[in-house]
Amino acid sequence: MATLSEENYLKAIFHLAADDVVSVSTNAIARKMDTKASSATDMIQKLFEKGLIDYQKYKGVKLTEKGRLAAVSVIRKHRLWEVFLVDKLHFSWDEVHEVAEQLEHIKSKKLTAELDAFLKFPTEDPHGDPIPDAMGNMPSSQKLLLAKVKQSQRCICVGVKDSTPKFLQYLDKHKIALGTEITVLSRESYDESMAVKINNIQRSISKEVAHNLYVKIA
Amino acid sequence: MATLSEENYLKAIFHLAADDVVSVSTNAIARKMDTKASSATDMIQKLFEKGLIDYQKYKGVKLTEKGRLAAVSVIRKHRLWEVFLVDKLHFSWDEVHEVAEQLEHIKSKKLTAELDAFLKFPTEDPHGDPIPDAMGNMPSSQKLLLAKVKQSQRCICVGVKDSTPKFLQYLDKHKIALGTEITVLSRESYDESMAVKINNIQRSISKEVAHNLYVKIA
DNA sequence: CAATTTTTTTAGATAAGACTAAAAATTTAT
DNA sequence: ATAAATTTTTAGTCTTATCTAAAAAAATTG
Repeated sequence: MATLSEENYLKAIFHLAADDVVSVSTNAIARKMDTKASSATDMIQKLFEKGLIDYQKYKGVKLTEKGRLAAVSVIRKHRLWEVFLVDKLHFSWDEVHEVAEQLEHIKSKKLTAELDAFLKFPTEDPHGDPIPDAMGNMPSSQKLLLAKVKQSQRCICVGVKDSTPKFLQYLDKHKIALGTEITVLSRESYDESMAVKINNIQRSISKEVAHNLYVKIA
Repeated sequence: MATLSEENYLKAIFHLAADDVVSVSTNAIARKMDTKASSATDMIQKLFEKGLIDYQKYKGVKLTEKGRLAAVSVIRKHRLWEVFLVDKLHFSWDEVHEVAEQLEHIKSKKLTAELDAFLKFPTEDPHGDPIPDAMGNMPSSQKLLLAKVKQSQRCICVGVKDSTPKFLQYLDKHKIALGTEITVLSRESYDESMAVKINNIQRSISKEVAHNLYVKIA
């Protein structure tokens, strides 16, 4: 159905539209795909002709239902493979992305379904992101950024916004993993840092970190 | 390093050269790749420029050591994934090929190594073909075609030459699997069929089947 | 061994996906 | 509200891998 390149564009549009609710600009797509605006326009026209996006010149882009299903299918495979790599093949959570980027394009309904079963139907990937089901339904999580947590609340680390190796390695180094309990002791309005208790040790968390760590209230 | 298309050509050349010992013709490559001779010539020139094959106009093609390693690496991945699909994901041996054709191109040293370990370092794929090691060494098997087995010899089914779904399903239907013991009772020179005993039942095996089934002498 | 057939290569074209440069539309700012 | 800046699109080119048609080399055959 969709080529490798088309699948990557659809995924990019889906992720961009998840933050905004509205339509996605050509420049935003080009930035995300690390390519030129003219190349993005080319692909946009192709996706439009295939009925995968709604598009009007100069007005940006939205996924059609068909396009959304295609994007979510790729995301489902990506996240299932990440679980496989971490749970079965000893990958750490900062190593999985690059390989999952390749594996997500393998086309086989049976493979995806059997992998899902083999992994015992996981609902989240190693970064805490929800895994869409076979029908394309994405479980919504009630996660929020650590930066939004009020003083003296206890919460559990459930995911990351920034999943670059650098940030994931920072978390590993400071013994912050999925499931780690964090208690917010106080918030510093000057630099937006926060004092927290992690593993019974008191530490300070910078604005940058607090804005890239998802938690749920305990 | 090599593109997807280049990898497929290298694999084709490797398999063609395994039957012959000598150089592989342009037409043979084109036939195997289901493409035109002119396309094969184009790719041959590209592979030659990359140092993956030896080539002289009109004289056919041979893999260089570099090319052989690239081909064997793809074959190693293909066969490891086949083991994974059959052993872990409930695929039958006639379903694995198409998916393995995609998985074999995933590029990650760590993935291949960890998959190998996860599968407990298998030495054969589900069709009885040997799995090359990480150094590119292909274990040689002492298998031979059932058609070559002498009267009254006992042998064990260890692989297939034709691994199309049609043939594999034929074998399943007649309860012939890897490990099945076959005793050759007599050979019919008229149509080259043979009378055999399988699972204690006497049957007749056609020339076509006997030429596509590998066994080792018990 | 010369003629015919087959194989292989060359030449030129096409489609996908990307690029640069420039034009057109939109948005921002004065 | 007009000028300037930004965004988006168009036009034309490039690369990879393919194709058809035709030319060239090699192999086969009478």
